[in-house]
Amino acid sequence: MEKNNITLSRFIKEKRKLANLTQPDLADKAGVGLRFVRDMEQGKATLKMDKVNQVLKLFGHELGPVAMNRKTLFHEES
Amino acid sequence: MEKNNITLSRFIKEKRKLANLTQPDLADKAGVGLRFVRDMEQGKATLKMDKVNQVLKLFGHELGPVAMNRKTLFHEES
DNA sequence: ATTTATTATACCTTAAAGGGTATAAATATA
DNA sequence: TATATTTATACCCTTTAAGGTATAATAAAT
Repeated sequence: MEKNNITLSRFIKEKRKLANLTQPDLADKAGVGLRFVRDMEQGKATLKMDKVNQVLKLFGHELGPVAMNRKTLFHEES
Repeated sequence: MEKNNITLSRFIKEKRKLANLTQPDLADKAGVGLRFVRDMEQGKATLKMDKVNQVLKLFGHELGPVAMNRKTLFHEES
């Protein structure tokens, strides 16, 4: 699978673990399919933004443009 | 059209203007269709991440998870 | 006011995302 | 070790994003 956005991938996996949720749990809560959560955590590059945002919203985040350098994101102030 | 991510929409429109590019110009440079650039600038919510990233890359940015509060993004340090 | 350039809408086709389900693999637990 | 739990992979189906093209609507310029 063409992968990309390891940042997003790591972010969601980390947040999910911290919340003690399984992938099915997260899928339910976010209202997306299980397959989607998996694709997301594996860094699938062609995900649709709206679906990704449904998931990110659970953790108070959303997709947005970020500068490409800072390879260590999500240490913002969460 | 279901719109979302006004942030992204404004970001791309702003960057394009600053670079003195027309929508067709940007589409060419990014390797995406003209229709896509337009959907993007109009805040279409269901865009695919990889295509959006192709465009953002031209401006040194990419999609990533950002905290939902800060409604005024892209004053990072660009 | 009239071109000219830029942006927005509409229709059609193709490729693929997302969901469901089933199975396999991996990880954790007893 | 086995056994349960969680995660990964594979298949089919439906929906739709994205591109192309054409047309309409603005905006800019002369």
